[in-house]
Amino acid sequence: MASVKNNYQFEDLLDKHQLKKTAPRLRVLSMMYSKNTATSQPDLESVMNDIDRVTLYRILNVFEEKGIIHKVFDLNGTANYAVCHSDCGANHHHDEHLHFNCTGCKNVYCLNELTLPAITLPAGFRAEDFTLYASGLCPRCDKKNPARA
Amino acid sequence: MASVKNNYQFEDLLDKHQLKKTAPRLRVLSMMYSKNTATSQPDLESVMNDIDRVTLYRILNVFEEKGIIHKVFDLNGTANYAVCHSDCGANHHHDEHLHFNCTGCKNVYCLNELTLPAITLPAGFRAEDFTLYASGLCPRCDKKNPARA
DNA sequence: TAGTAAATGCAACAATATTTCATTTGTAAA
DNA sequence: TTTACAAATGAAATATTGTTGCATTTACTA
Repeated sequence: MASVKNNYQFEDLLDKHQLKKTAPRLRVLSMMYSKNTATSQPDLESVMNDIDRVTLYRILNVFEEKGIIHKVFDLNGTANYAVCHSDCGANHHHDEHLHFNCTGCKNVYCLNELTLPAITLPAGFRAEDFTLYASGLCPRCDKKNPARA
Repeated sequence: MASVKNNYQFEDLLDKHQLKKTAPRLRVLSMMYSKNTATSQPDLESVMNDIDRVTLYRILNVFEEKGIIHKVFDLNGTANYAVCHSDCGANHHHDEHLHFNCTGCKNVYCLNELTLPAITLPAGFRAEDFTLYASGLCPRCDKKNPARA
């Protein structure tokens, strides 16, 4: 999970990427850093309902280009966005961690602390990036689940 | 890769799942079994251009429900469909294999022969399914690539 | 504080996902 | 074989999401 940051740090972050420090961007950053799950654009829209849909779309795009956030698709194929953890740079992400898709609350967790084991590909394939998806129940939903073993 | 099947086997397959043996369904089956990559709906549409878009949509949906095919999202979040390999049943898929997304030809390969190493999740998470995604160049595109190491 | 480039908001458009319903087709029973 | 029914198809229509163009506003630089 990303460390909590204050507003000055968000401004620095925008500065670092040569992005203007605008109110919508700061609000998106503060919202995303306060969560430990990825957020879908529809969700973002309903929380930030006074920010235009297109503005949000463009903010997410530019943040992704700069490597501030990354996009992850959930089981239904809807895009979710989460803050990048480590060494993501412009146009080059290293999301080699586990994305956990809870079938209960539908949240997507980025479990950065988990390192992928080495994978050997069939001959001829040259992989540059790996992402592991898991689905199941998150701790909170698992506790609520009466049928748990 | 799935073994090639003939039309009688496709009819049996539909029978087995209590689906009527209609021409569109048989054509979709025969097309998908003949490929070793996943196919996007737009691609399917252009090949099967006399089958209605909505019909195709519903065929894919019902095949997925029954566990005949499974859906996999490529790097752009577009759904691709591929025949299920092993023990997928109705509403329960076990796609614990590698999905390889070629950044060259954009094809999605289901590398069934590859078994995932065991993954230990953080405490509290209860996973039911794993899917590993890799992106890079497939053998064909890697050969064409002049910049290869 | 004025000038400029970037960012926003709005409108419009494109592509895709989904529902409704009349018609056709496959299948099981008469 | 024919009939009857349920299921599947195709066409139209709607909903949702992704994307672009442009006028206005805003943040930064000199």
